[in-house]
Amino acid sequence: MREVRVRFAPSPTGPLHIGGVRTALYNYLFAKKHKGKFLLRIEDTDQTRFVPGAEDYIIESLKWIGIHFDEGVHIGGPFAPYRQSDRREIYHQYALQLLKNGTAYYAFDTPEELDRLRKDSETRKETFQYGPQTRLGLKNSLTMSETDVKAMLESGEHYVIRVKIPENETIVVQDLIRGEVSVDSNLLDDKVLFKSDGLPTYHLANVVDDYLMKISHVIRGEEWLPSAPLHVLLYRYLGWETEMPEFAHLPLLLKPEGNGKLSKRDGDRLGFPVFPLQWTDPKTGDISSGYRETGYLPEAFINMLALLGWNPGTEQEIFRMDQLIEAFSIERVGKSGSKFDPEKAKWFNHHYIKMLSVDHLALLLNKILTEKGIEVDMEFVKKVCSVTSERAVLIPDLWEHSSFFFQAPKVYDEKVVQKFWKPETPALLEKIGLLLREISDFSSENIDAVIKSFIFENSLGMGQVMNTLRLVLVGGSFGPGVASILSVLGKQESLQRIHKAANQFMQL
RNA sequence: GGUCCGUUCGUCUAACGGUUAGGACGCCAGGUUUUCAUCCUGGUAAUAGGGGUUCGAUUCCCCUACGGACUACCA
Repeated sequence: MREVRVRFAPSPTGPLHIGGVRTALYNYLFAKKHKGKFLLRIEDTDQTRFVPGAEDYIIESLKWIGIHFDEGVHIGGPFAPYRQSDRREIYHQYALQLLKNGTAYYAFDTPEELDRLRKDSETRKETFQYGPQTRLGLKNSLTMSETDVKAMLESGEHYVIRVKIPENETIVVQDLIRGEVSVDSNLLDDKVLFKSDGLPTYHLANVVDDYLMKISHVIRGEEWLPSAPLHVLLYRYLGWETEMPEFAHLPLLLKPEGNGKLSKRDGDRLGFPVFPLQWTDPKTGDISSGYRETGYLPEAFINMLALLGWNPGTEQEIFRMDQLIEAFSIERVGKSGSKFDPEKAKWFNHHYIKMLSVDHLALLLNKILTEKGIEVDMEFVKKVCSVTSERAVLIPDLWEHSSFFFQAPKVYDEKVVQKFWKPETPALLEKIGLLLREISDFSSENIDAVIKSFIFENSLGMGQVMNTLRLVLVGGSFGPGVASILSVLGKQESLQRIHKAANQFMQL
């Protein structure tokens, strides 16, 4: 078997969305699984759609999720350059080769002329096709004399080079996911291979580059399936049939609600990110949210994405990247499109946050604290994390569920006050305060024992006492266990909060 | 419209001719609990429809329906 070499080949027309990220991920997993190479090629042959910043965005996104390239625009490699606009001289010679062997031809029809032909067909409820049926009635080197063609070319007239699709042939594409896909050549059209601006179209460029870069497997989105027969034809015409890569067309990612391909606009409309990283549109300034900024861990993100369209055949659902590499196989990629489920994405993240070590969690929380201008001892941050981590679904929840540890409550939740505050409450609090003061080892176990025996001895309600304590410590009815809160807060701060509340309410 | 691809619980999916059609998310109920979560237990819910082939179809074939992609000098 030849060396596995696969590529991720996005065009820099904007941010990569999760469908594209998944394509990159599957390519990466496949490459690593087979000890092969993974490379990043930028397909920017359409300069009209170029978006500044998109290329860097793509690179940063893949770096964030832990995908490393062996070769690519950003790191070079033995087949450089890896940006198609830097390879423009290469493509022309192959177009000329096709011209020479009669599998391509010059065409001089203007865009306006073609537009009119399409519109005319449309009114007759037909589809205009520049192909075997029509090419002999159009302005090209098939219908014009050699001298006329020469004259046109020399006069600097705009031209394109189109592929000459054969008639009455069945073209077969072998697909690793779908099996055999065959198409009648009469239904294909004479696609433009080389544009009048001197750059190739995707069809020519991807075939030439995949061949030159010795790509062994083309793993890409299903939207390319209809043009795969053309690519097969091109390999044949170029004489590279024996070195043609194998194809695998991945099913699409669909919107969570209704149907249709997940698109860049869907995300914030439906309340979840579609992009790995936040993106600011350079033209409009519009901001689209990203998984990273929303508080997802990259490990959770790729785990979720990997299982969207692929499964290991076992009931295992949690995979680290190295486990994904080990378990991945293209045969276990499904054929049908997958609807993206934001709830499941959250579940994965929640799971991964729970798996994180206290040290790691503390680092994440400390970053948020620093942003808020709060500076505290790391040991304290760790303690906080150890009692709050399991209730955090997204990273920002680490703060949302623990802020009262760093800032004493300024106001008390009115509803909770009404429910639990009684005239005798201040006295009760002072009593508990006295008991707490006596505890030498301020551990949550000791605190718990002391409070419980106090409740028992005085025949008080557990809920009444605990909820009141909770109220004065955190300002509402949320957070971890009361004993844990007291222990983490420490004796001094706990007593202060209890006194403050007792005094404040005494005056009411 | 044409071509191609697809179709198992609401969602992601397993079952490569023989299973009480399995798991996960969600949802519901119960348990644990001082709140909210976590956690544990249980429940809910699917083979699009119709024909074949076969002793036997989720699984193989055909038709229909539905969905999607493609149909540019875009990728």
